[in-house]
Amino acid sequence: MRTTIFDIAKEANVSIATVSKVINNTGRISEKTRKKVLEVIEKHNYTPNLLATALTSKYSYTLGLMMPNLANPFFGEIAKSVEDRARELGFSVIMCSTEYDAEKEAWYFTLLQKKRVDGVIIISGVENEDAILGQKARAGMPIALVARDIPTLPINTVCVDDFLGGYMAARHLLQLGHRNMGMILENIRAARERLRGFRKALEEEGLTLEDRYVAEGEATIENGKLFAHRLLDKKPSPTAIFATNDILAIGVIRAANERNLKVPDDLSVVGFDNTILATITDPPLTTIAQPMSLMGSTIVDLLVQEIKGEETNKQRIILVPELVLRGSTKEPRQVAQQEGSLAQPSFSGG
Amino acid sequence: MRTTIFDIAKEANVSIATVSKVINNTGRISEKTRKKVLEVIEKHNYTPNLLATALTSKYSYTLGLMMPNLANPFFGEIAKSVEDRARELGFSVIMCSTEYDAEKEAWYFTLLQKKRVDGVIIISGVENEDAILGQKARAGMPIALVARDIPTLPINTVCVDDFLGGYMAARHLLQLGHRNMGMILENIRAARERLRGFRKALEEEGLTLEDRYVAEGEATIENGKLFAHRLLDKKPSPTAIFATNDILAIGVIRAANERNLKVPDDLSVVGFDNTILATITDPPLTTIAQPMSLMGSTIVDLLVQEIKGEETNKQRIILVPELVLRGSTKEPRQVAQQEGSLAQPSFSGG
DNA sequence: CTGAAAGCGCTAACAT
DNA sequence: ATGTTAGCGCTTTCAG
Repeated sequence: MRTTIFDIAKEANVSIATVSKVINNTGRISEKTRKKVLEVIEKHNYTPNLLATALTSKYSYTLGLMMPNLANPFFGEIAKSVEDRARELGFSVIMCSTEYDAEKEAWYFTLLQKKRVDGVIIISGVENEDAILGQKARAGMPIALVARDIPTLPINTVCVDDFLGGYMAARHLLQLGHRNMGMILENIRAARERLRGFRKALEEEGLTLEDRYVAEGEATIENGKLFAHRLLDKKPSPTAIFATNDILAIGVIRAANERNLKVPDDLSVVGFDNTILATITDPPLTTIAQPMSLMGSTIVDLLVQEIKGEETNKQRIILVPELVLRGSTKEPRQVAQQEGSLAQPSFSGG
Repeated sequence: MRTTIFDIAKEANVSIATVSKVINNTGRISEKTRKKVLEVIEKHNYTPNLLATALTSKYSYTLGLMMPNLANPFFGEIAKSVEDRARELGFSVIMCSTEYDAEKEAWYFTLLQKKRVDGVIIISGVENEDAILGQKARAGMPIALVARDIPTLPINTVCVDDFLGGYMAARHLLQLGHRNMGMILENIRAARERLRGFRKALEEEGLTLEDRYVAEGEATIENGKLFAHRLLDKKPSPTAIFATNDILAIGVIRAANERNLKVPDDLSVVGFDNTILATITDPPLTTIAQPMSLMGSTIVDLLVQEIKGEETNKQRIILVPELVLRGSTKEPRQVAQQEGSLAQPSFSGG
């Protein structure tokens, strides 16, 4: 049998209450007995059973972290910072890889409830509002969202301004002189916001992004390549492609290589996220950066506040994305040849 | 108050023992009462408290996963497959990012013990044998190691043959005709094994790898670059560099770029791991692949076997690494010019 | 086939 | 300053 608080109490000639108090630094204990108890604990290498503690007290000091795929660097970065901040605040985190599967998400959520985690953080993921985010399903479990904004739900949220991110990508390409662009998006809501922002910027210039220049699907390099080929087959062929994450953007670069199109000379590519991947592609990827680390730590702070009841008002923190210029974007061929004559007019407009 | 097994029992007009039995499918319950109980459970959206279950029964069905850094794709891949296999077997996993910090490792290990996880998996990490791996410190907690072999310890282990991996890297470069090489290694034991294997292959050809052509440090792109510059400054300058992981290898490629050396024409680079990073560098990286996914799932199987007491004999599973040829290696300049005259002799020997 | 009761290891009033 | 005691929510004999 493992040694319990009872064994310690007996050997130290005190009650279990006393032992509990020295362990948790609660109540008033004389220096002498505290020392004695500590000694016995040390001697037996006693480790309190936190399961029992959790059963009795209010908190399990455990958080759940649900994300689509741990092996994806974007989620990895956030997960790392979540774990780190959680540890600082005394919480451990159970990780749940949901593979973009709504059923798995729901199943995991139930499991986390059974394990009595104090709260759960959801990174991105499928559109599964009713199953786990609905008031009823949650059953009072604190939930916080990162990189997945659902404006209609009163839930703590941290994400970037996706609309603005898309807008920025388009502005950048427009300023370079691109007029004919394509876009590849992941099949999640945030990506559609980016599409809206992208379109908005184009419309401000009197341009429209036709649906045939838009492709949507799961975020894999393969898909990025496939979709890029599809877009590049259109006439007229786009001179720039905006992908809603770095993975898809890498696929675009691959497609360009396969067609002997040079990036950025023949095709400009803009990604999203600014994961480590963006720094090592050839050429390195111009991308819209999300502050992943900040997002992770912030969401933990918000969630823990809610758990501790310190702050009952829910917050939606919208961070500003940032355009990171690297080597995958450039003015389009025609413009370069014509000294930017086409691009000029739009600048005068503001 | 949350609804408990007691509430269910009362409403279903049975004892809590009966409810427990239908939940766990144990004992013999009439179809009628089972149905009734299930109904009430459903109605109240009751979720059993697994903390209480764990307190009573033998298992918490939770595993700990300690790794240096979640944001590193190599660990991410393994973590993902660990999580996946664990879920299949009914276990959840608590993740612990230790940042190559021995103290943090020890601290986390204690925490996991307190949370009464059924076992812990350690991926790579610092050399911290006594603190957490020593018989005494473990206190009976099942432990399993991935990507970190400690031959002297009776612990379930899954890793690749690092010596062979290093040997293979060297063989490849030798066959291409390289005679003057450098090596950059991470400061972990596995990397040193790779160094040994690398040296062995060289020695078989009558060559030696001088210490001044070897650099060691933490695995960051920055370090890879720094060390590569250092090695390339030596006279004679190496025509190939073997780095013990993809991250360092990327740094090497960067250094080459900074010096206007073309990879692979002026410098060949071999990495290790075969993470996603290796596929997107420019040029894509020739690397020694570790079967990350297999390693993750296998270690979970081993650990769970030990936990369940099905298999008390510890196993050390040594997987064979694989040379993945991509674009970062090529015969050295002199050899190319001389039609491989230097490389020929070594082939005849077998 | 079902129920009563004794824990699992700990916390938190409430006494002393 | 320390001890008593009643749970926390569940599993598991052991009776019936």
